[in-house]
Amino acid sequence: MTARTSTDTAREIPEATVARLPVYLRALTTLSESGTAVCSSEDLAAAAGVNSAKLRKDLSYLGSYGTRGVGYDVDYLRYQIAREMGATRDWPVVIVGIGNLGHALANYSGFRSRGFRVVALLDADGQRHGEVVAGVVVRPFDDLAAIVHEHGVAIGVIATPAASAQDVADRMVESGITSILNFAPTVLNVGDHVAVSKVDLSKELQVLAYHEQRKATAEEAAKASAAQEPA
Amino acid sequence: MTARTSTDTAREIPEATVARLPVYLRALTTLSESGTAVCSSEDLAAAAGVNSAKLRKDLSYLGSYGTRGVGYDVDYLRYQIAREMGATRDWPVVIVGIGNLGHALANYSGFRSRGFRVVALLDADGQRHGEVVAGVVVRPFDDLAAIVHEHGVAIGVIATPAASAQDVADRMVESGITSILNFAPTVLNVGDHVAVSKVDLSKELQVLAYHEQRKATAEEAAKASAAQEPA
DNA sequence: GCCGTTTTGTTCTCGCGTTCACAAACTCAT
DNA sequence: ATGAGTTTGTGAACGCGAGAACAAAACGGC
Ligand SMILES: NC(=O)c1ccc[n+]([C@@H]2O[C@H](COP(=O)([O-])OP(=O)(O)OC[C@H]3O[C@@H](n4cnc5c(N)ncnc54)[C@H](O)[C@@H]3O)[C@@H](O)[C@H]2O)c1
Ligand SMILES: NC(=O)c1ccc[n+]([C@@H]2O[C@H](COP(=O)([O-])OP(=O)(O)OC[C@H]3O[C@@H](n4cnc5c(N)ncnc54)[C@H](O)[C@@H]3O)[C@@H](O)[C@H]2O)c1
Repeated sequence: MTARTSTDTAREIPEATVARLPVYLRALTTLSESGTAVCSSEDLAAAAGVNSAKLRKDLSYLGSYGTRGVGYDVDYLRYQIAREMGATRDWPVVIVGIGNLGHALANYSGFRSRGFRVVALLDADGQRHGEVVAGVVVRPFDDLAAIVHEHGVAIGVIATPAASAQDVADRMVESGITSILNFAPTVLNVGDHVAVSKVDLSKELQVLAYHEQRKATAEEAAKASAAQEPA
Repeated sequence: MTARTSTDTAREIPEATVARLPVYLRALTTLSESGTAVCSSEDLAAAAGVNSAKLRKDLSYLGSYGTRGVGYDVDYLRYQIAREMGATRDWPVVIVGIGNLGHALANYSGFRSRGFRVVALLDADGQRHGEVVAGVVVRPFDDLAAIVHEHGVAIGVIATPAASAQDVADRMVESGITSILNFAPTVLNVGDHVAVSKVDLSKELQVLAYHEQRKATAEEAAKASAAQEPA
């Protein structure tokens, strides 16, 4: 017998699909807020900016939550995706490095509304201690272990300069954090059991610049060859 | 005759490779600063956090800049990658939406050091006009077209709420911007000739939360099955 | 000048992800 | 009830990227 358990989270969902589920979630929320009760895969795909076949295949990994000939019940599907993603529960988060970026992150309401609760803001700089950002007080970095233990924090955010990032990551892992979102432009070395997600803003700009440059040189090449062989 | 032009930028570089070149660039800079003159693909791959075979293949798309039996000249390779990426020239950039995130971006020195020059900060809110952030004054959003024209801006950054993002993008495209970095959690509809890169911070956290959730349920399942069949 | 050593550049294979295309399943009108 | 019209869920084909493996090239010692 190969019957699934009641919670039914055993299936392997491809990584590429997991990365898109938050986008679908957001699109469904928008649709729901605009009063749409049911939508087709075509509609949702358009809202999420993907191919409808891809959307249907992605959703099929979660289960069969649509109705053929009709479409998907927006709220029902939204709940199913949220449950699968772990978005139905609250995730305590600590942010380390309350500089420019740390302030912005602490003030960002979008985290809260998606189930992430900032339980602590930590900084190594004593000057910053005691400052209140978005209702949370900045505390010494050394309080990390105690806070992680107290709140059962699994997710940590690093917004320190690159030079400190590896140290901070080590301390986070020591304290029991198993998922890290890293904004510092450094490769972090951590154990296999720790998940690291890196966001590199400069990288994104550099990729855009590359394509701009390519466009420019391509145009130039076209012009040159047009000038050379207008035979 | 299929001889290449002198600038030799005609080759198609895979998108996955382009996304890694900035990482190599950063790793090379770090190596150079630490006084390393020559490095092997193994060394550089370790610094960049990738497989050495992948690194060599990536570099091979740019040309043959290494020496067999020796390795790569750090500064030479760095220059070659920088040239290919368009990082040797200056890219004027405008940031629209000077709220929490916009402030952090404007203050970020990492953009400047990688060849991106913030030529203007724009906001629709009159209250913010005149404020000086990182030496640049915040101006009305309506100045966009004039600024783009004056400085030849190709790249725009959107840091407004999601509700305004599409409008801002439309105005950017109208003004002549052809590459957009979007921080608002919305899908932007733009013409094919415009490149859009989206950074979605909540998404990253949600993916981490998913894996945390999976780890938790997997452990539970293992415990349950261990309890059921300790035969 | 030749041989062993090192390390690059490239070829080959495999697996994942995307997309097409269609059968199955559902609704609605008659 | 039945058939026409929709829309989902999925099997199959395809293309791209990752990684292993190796041949070609450079260096150094003798
Ligand atoms: N500001 C941006 O928009 C932006 C954009 C892209 C990337 N980043 C990256 O994000 C990181 C932070 O950028 P920022 O502009 O906020 O820098 P910042 O200098 O304003 O802030 C860094 C903060 O980290 C604290 N810190 C330093 N070492 C620490 C340690 N060991 N433990 C705890 N706290 C420590 C500092 O006291 C400071 O408050 C950097 O790595 C930067 O490259 C920032
Ligand atoms: N703050 C963060 O750390 C963070 C994290 C992730 C995503 N984001 C996203 O980044 C965006 C900005 O976030 P924020 O926290 O800085 O918001 P914010 O409200 O602090 O700032 C938004 C700014 O945009 C301006 N604005 C609004 N409409 C505009 C328009 N049509 N033209 C020009 N300017 C306009 C507002 O006046 C305001 O100054 C949001 O979409 C948010 O979802 C922010």
